[in-house]
Formats: sequence, C-alpha cells, structure tokens
Amino acid sequence: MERSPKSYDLALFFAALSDATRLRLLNLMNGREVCVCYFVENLGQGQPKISRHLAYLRRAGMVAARREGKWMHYRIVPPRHEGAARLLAETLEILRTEKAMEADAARLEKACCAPRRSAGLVGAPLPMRSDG
Amino acid sequence: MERSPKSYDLALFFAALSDATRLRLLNLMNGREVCVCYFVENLGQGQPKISRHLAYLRRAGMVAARREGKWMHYRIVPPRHEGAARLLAETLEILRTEKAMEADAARLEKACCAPRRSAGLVGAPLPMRSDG
DNA sequence: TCCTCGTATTCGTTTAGCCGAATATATTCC
DNA sequence: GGAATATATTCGGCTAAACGAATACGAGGA
Repeated sequence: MERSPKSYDLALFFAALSDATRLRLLNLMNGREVCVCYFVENLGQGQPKISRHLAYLRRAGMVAARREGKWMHYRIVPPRHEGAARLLAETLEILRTEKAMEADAARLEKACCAPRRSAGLVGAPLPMRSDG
Repeated sequence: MERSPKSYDLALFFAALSDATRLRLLNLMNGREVCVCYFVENLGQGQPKISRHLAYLRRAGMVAARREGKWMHYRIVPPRHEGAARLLAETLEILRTEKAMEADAARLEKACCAPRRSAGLVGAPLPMRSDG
C-alpha cells in the first residue's frame, strides 16, 4: 500500500513503452476507458496476451483498472514522476497521428457506435470518453 | 525535405532508452561530443559494455560517431522521426535534473577541466561543447 | 450449487538483452 | 614491419521478455 515517493526508474518507464502491442493499447485508451474485450476484438490478438500487456502497463504505473461486474476497464493514469507524465502525454499525442494507430482508434469508434455490436461484444460495456 | 522513407519504429526508439547505462551515456553527451575513454572512466564500467551500448544507440539513430585518430567521439543526433526527436530532447532535459545524472555530468566536467587529467586519459581529446 | 463468461495467471518454450572475458580491428608511434 | 593503444566484436552464460495453450479465478445467472 505504500506508494512511496522513492526514486523513479526511468529506464523501466521506457521499457513499458518499448513494445508495439502496449503502444497500441495505450493509444486505444487515449482519452477513454476501455473494456478488455474491446482490446481483444480490436487488435485481433489472444486474450492472455492482451491481459499480460495490460498487467505490465499497470505495474509500470501507467494504467489503472476498474471492475464492473465481469468486465475490467482500463484507463491511463499519469505516472508518479512528473517528467515521465509529460513524456507519456507527448507519446500519446505522437501515437494519435500515426497511420496504424488512427486505424485502431477508428475501429474502436465504430465498435462503440455500431447499432448492433459485433458478435463477441453483446452486452459488454462501451468504451467511455473522459475528454475530447 | 522528406527524410522518412520508411515507417519509424517507436517501440524500438523506446527500447533504446530502456537501459540505465544508455540513459547515463545520453546524459553525458547532452550538449557535447564525448570520447569513449571518458565514458569508461566516468561510469566506471567495462569498455566492451560501453562500446556495446554506444553501438545500440547508434543503431537506434540517436547518436553518431566521429573518428579522430585512435579515438572515437560520440554525439547525440536527432532521430529521423520528428516526434521521437521531441521525446529525446524532453528526455535529456529530464535526465539533466536527476541527482545521479548531475553527478555524472559534474565528474565529466571535472575531467575536462582538470589541469592534469587522470592516469588513463593523458592525451585523450577533451569532450567538446556544442551548445550551452 | 453448478454453469457460464470475462479476465488473470501459470506453464513450457523460444527469443532477445545484458554481461565479462577474450579476441579482433584500426590507428599511431618507433 | 612490429609494438602499443583505443575501440569494436565475438563467445558463452545468464536473465528477462514474449508467446500460445491450458488452467485458475471471480462475478452473475439458472
């Protein structure tokens, strides 16, 4: 429980960003809270893989999880280190402008707004915006 | 002019920053060109280790090398990707304010300015500033 | 309670990174 | 050319990361 203000390991921070799947996950969470099932559908990757990468990001202090019934929602939270927080924000801004990342986000948008959601997602809570 | 023929791998960029030794090297190169022998003396680490990490940074497009006789000088160069270049600059700014990094830089400063340089460095070219 | 569904974790394997020691390469000096 | 020096690379061992498959956990519903 001790959220100690000890020295921050910047190398570990960068390690958390050094994987393509984790960058895609962070981009999808940019500005909204997303349910795990949407990650799995959106990225077309195995559920254990997604879950492991989310756990990695959580251990790195970049995301937080919230349970809602059977579902788990993940959202980005600012790292303890002020500089790391700035770097993460800048990184998200950069990701947003990348072609492939835009495509991921667009697919998520469609999943959110589709009148009939795709097969696997009936009943799953929608991704929720927290800003614009 | 368009200098990005291929897509840039951001995950690889972050991987280059995900090691404490490489961060220390980058911090020492912040604003100046430094000879390998100074890295070895300053960080008190084996020469092959230093050389390998410098090679890693070079492959990542973050540093460039220049030969001067027997000596190799390394300096930071902006990555091709504009966003990555901003992130690197921001990272260097953050490193500069870290306690341990300040200590490294201070030691390098002393090595530069010492009237008689330490045993292993007689004749080695001094680190050169490129900005302020 | 048992069953189902969403998610997390474990297991076993493969791959990549880091390290020191040893060796190779490149340059200068004699 | 040969010795000496600065740097780069290779080698072998170790550790951590990533992955799919299987399994465990936790919540809701029958």
